[in-house]
Amino acid sequence: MDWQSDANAVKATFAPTLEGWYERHRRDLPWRHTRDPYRIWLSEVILQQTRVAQGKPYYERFVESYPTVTDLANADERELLRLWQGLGYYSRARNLHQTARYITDQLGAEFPATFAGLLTLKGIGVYTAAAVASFAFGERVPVVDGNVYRVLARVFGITEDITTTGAKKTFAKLAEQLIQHAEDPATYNQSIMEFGAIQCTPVSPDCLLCPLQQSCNAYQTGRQMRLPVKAKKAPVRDRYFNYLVFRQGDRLAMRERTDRDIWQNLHDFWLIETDEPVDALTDLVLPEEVVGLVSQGRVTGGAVPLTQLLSHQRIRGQFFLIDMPDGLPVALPAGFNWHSADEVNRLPKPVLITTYLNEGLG
DNA sequence: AAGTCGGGGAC
DNA sequence: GTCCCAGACTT
Repeated sequence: MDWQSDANAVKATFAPTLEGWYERHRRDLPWRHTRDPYRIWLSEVILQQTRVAQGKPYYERFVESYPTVTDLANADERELLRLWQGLGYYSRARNLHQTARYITDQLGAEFPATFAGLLTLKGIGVYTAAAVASFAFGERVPVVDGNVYRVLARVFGITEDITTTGAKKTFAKLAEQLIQHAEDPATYNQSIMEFGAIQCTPVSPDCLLCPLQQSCNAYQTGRQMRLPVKAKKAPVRDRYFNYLVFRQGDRLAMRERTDRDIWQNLHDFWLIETDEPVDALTDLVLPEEVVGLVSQGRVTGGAVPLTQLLSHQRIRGQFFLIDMPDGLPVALPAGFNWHSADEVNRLPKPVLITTYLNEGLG
């Protein structure tokens, strides 16, 4: 059997296997006792980026307080938000209310009965539209949530980074193929998410008792823990840039940045970078090259703090202005030059420096 | 494509 | 501490 037909064989048995697994392992959850699109929609919105255990009591309280979409539409906004309190992502609650009013007022309290129709509603994206369309109306459209990414990446050995647009298309296309083999779309969608939540978990999946063990690419290649691939978003690093701004008349001491770092070829001042914030000039350890300059000069004003946010760094700038005596020439460290105000204007500079020149410089 | 929105549980 | 959760929306 060649690779192509082998992969197709796995695809064909995937949905029935999960549907069988689901029958034996499904949890008894309140939203699984209804096909009311309102209650299913409510549960899906509550469960967006939220664990079942956390969302369940909220769902029960909402159903109790607002049994129908019209009840929700007529709800007091503040009372609704109070019920939502502690769930996070509060725009979900506001969109919920807005959409309930829209359905009640504009659609005669009837939910759109198709994936495409549901997708037009505020707060309903691709996942939730698929969930409601399949669970409430039986439409054969696949849900693709965090569980599905994980299960599919492992079983089919997909190594694409799931945070990219290309990967999302890959998974959506595969999910679309897989659901064609399902006996019941709603049950299949429930089963793959339940499977991801209970069996094919992010850490220490239960591969030894897994019905897909034989056909799972990740298990067969020992890569369960490596899949799915998900790019870590680079943490925002704090950097403290303490600038000594030497001024003589209208001239400023600047240099071109040439290090392998941000702002290459742009011009800035004498920089002392620290790992921690510094309040005063006296807290800075001055390098030998500038000790003499600082002692000759006069510190003007206090520290000027300015922050610039970059993609992966937060630059906390702190500017200390030091006026040098007029008349006699002042020698600068290597790489630095005196620049007149006009020259400074024309030099390419980081936004942080320009902001300081415009707003912070006395 | 990247940023923003949250609280909580598992490790 | 990190990661992730039945994602959607804005820029």
